[in-house]
Amino acid sequence: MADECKFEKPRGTRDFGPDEMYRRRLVEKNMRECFERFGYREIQTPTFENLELLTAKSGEGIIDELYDFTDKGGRRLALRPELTAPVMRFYVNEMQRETKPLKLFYLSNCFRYDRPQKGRYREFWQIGCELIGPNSPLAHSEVISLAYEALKSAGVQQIVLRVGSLGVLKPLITGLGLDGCDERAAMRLIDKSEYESLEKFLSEKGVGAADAKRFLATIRCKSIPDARALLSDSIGSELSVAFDYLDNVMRLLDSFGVANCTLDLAIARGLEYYTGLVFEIDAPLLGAEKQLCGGGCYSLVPLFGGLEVPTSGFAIGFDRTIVALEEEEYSFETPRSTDAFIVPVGDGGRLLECAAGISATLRKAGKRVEVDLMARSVGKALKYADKIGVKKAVLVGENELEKGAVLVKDLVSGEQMEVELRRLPECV
RNA sequence: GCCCGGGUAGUGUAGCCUGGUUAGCAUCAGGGAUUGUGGAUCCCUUAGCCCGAGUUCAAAUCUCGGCCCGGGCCCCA
Repeated sequence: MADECKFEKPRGTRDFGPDEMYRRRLVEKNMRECFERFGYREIQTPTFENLELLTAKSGEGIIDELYDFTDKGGRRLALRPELTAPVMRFYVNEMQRETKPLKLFYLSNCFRYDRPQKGRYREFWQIGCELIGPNSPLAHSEVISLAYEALKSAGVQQIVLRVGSLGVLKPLITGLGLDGCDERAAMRLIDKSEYESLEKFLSEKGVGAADAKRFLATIRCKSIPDARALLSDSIGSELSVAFDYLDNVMRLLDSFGVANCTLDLAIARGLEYYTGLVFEIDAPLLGAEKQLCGGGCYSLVPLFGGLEVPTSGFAIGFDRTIVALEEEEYSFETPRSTDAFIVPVGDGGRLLECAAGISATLRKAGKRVEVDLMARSVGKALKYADKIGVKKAVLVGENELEKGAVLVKDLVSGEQMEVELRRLPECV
């Protein structure tokens, strides 16, 4: 290299080479088709939005993790860090009167100013959906089964689905009698499954030992009857309704064919706008960054000035899905190779023009065709064609051209035959 | 933002601890042996110590800072 390259890609971004791009497109295709099987239609929103849209739901604190900037007109903008808020904005702007259910999905890049790790980048892709209108166990269990099936369609084998309910968790926490700030701190510990710290925390905040113990036992229950039994004497109607709802969802999930679904009342999703059902899907193989998907029921539309409407959805980390597939040594199908490799035998006369013309004719016939662009010798050209997996080589030489023909060599069998130019499309 | 490990041709690596030959090997790429016939073999060529400062007669090697990558935290909409 005479000159050293002076530029590197920005931290946390990636270049995708041909092999990797092929794999990503393949996985994209499999997942897109899954969303379409459930009746969802793809949409796209702008890469950047007004900053206030993105801070409206989570406060100014998230600016630290946003790529924000001011444009030449003085507008405060930011690259989107996720897609739920932009999609809801789109809905409020233009789709409120669409027939329901409105089923939308997306696959787009997002940006967060985070410390990069494996499966965690500053530019990353999310595939996900939003369901607008319906509000029922059937609708919500179908959303969860779509998340599960999308990952299965991608080819991921080992995934763990956990379903919880803020309709259950929130009243339970309220029952502890903490103030708002302490509730949030408790939620954080719950979400991280740090039960020892949580127990200590509750004790410090004056929660009675018996109440704390029962709370901890409840959120760790693996079945709804167990949880109900623990709470039997204190279960209010609000909690009871939430449990019934969750129970319905889990039974319907079973009917939708979702295996390995476990109850996890400790899912808090660290997010203010979730309202009821919540769920997460992990790939245990992935270590620290193992969460592939998160979602649930939420409320953003009123915040953006729209008419109240039930909304639910989820987002799958597309890059992590790829990492999971690689960890599982998923065998990606190999790209279809070139049908014909055209070798001008020398460069005399009109050989190059003939080779170009032949390639055009074959491409019009739908063939994948390459012409030797390196002016290789016949021997080198055949060697190269064999290496890249071409099935047929077409040798364009003067001797045959005089008869209006070329030589077609089958690189697998080694057989070679003379073919008239007009019959060539049938022979490759 | 914090802690730990790493960075040598395009790719994978040896060398570093214990400073001192022309930085070795494999693979890939291009060419040739073979100017009209591939898969083998042989030969040739291109190409590297992440960046900067310091210590030293001498730094890939030791020290410090930066950048980037990986593992773990914080966070994770």
